[in-house]
Order: sequence, then structure tokens, then C-alpha cells
Amino acid sequence: MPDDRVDLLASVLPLAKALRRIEDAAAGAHGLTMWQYAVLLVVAAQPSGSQAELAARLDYSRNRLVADLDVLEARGLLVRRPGADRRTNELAATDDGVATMRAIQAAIHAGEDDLLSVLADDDRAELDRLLRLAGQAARQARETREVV
Amino acid sequence: MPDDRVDLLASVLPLAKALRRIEDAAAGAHGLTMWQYAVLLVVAAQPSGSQAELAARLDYSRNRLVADLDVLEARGLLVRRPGADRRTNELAATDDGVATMRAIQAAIHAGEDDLLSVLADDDRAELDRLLRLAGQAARQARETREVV
DNA sequence: TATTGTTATACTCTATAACTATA
DNA sequence: TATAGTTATAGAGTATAACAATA
Repeated sequence: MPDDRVDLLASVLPLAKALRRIEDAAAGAHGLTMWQYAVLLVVAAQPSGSQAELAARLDYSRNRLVADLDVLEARGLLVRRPGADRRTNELAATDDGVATMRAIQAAIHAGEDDLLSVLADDDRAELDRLLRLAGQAARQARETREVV
Repeated sequence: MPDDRVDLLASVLPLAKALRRIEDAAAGAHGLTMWQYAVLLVVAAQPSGSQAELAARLDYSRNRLVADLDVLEARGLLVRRPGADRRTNELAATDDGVATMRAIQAAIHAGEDDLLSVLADDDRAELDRLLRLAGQAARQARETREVV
């Protein structure tokens, strides 16, 4: 029986690249990178007790995070404060940071809607729901390292 | 009104990375890279009239394609033949190439099923269908450059 | 000894340009 | 001149290792 399944990556890779272009453009319009926006997004949702914790939440590198935080702090979008454990920095977004994050996010959502405008409304909602589940499964697979 | 939408990339990126790991592992078990497998997959489905045409079909670089074809040809998985236009190479997969491609593909599909085993059967089928549509939209957006 | 933030280094992937041969 | 294949070069993105300060 011939296998007419299409490898998922053949669909997911172009989709990821298109979404990446949308986020780069939206963040770039405010002089930020996609990762700097992601930092702002996560810290605005919940202040972080340390940079290491934030890196883990973002599935990002604690090394690369340093330079991004330098940029965000210099632009007044985020503040570093020494924590109780004096090795750590507590991180919080400023009002300016939250506003910038919201503006970028609005542009991203508009770009997503435009990209996927071929989908019917209920199909789009289903895609969002299923993608969230699949993304969650992928993150857990990464943690447990039980992938194949 | 607060925006509780989750950026699609936050789900798609981990998913793409997990799928990439699966394909790398499956192709690597046969001494190939993900792109070399992708070349084999596409050429087996339909022989190519030129390397440039193949690169376009794969949304891949014609430059990087050269070294990958060298490997596949040296391993007897694919043949280059001069075309009518003597600047071009016609490309076709060998029987060995098709068999190798099928073995890798089977491992990939097993890995995908394992990764997404948390999804119910009908949810999984819907994800496949919607991802195919979204991937198609992303590829077209890339062609027309009308993204945001 | 282990962990946090930090810096420096190396490696992979990708994008761009340039060369040749054919058209 | 334009295009195909090829090669070489440069850049971005990422991973790894090392360091000082603190626990």
C-alpha cells in the first residue's frame, strides 16, 4: 500500500518561516528582534525571579539572553533588580515595555490573520486549538527526551 | 479587552524543532541529512528536468543542492544525466534510492505518530489537513511576497 | 561543590556573489 | 545577454566552554 501521507515538516517548516518573517517585521518596526519581543511578552505576563528561569520558560539560551536584556534595559522597556539571592536578577517589564509589546503583538496577530485568511473561521479556530496541543506535546517531548 | 491569543509561532516553533529532530534522526540512521532525504523524496515522486527546478520545488538553495546531489549520486541513490539543454542535469532516483527513502519515511511517520499520540484520532486527522492548508498558504505568501 | 550572570569561542546553517559552460 | 551548475566567501544563529561572584 503506497504511503500518500505528507511529512508534517513539509507543511510546518514553510509555516514557521512565514510566521518568523511576520514576527521579525513586527518587532523590527519597533527596533527589536523577535527574541527581544518574546522576552517582553513573557516577562509582562509574569515577572521573572531570575534570568535562568526566564531562559527556561522561553526555551532560550541564558547566554544569548544577556545581550537581549541589555538592549531592553537600555531602552527602558524592562528593569533588572538584584534578587534576595544576590546572584540572581529579578526582571520586570516597564509600562513602556508593556505598551511596546502590545503594539508588536497586535501587528503579529494581524499578520497571522492575513497569512491564514484562506481558512474558514471555524477551520482557523481549530488550527489554533490543535497547534497549541501539538506545541505542548513538542515541548514535553523535548523535556523528557523520549522522541524516537 | 485583554488579548489572550497565543502567538502561533510559540506553538509552531517547538513543533518544527521536534519534527526536525525526528527527521534528522531518521535520515541520520541511513547516513543522510534531512535535506538529502527531502531531495530523494521529491525526485522519487517525480524526476526533475534540472537542478534549478528541483531547488525551486523544495524551496531550497540551488547552491547547497550541489553537494547533497554529490552525496546521493556517490551512494548510488540518485543519478544525474545531461539533459537536452546541455546546461541542465536530469535527476532520477534509483531503486536503491526509492527503497532508502521509503525506509526513512516510515521511521519519520512513526516518530510523528509517537510525538502526537496525545491527540485523538480525529484531532490528528484535522491537524494534518489544516497544517497542509496552512503550509500551502505560507508557501504562496513567500512567492507573492505580500506578507505584511 | 553548585549555580547565576557573563563573556568568549567554535560550529552550523544560510545568503550572496562570482566563475564556467552553454544557450 | 541570460541561465545552469558550481565554487567560494561572508553573515546570522546557535551551541559549547570558561570565568568571577555568590550560595
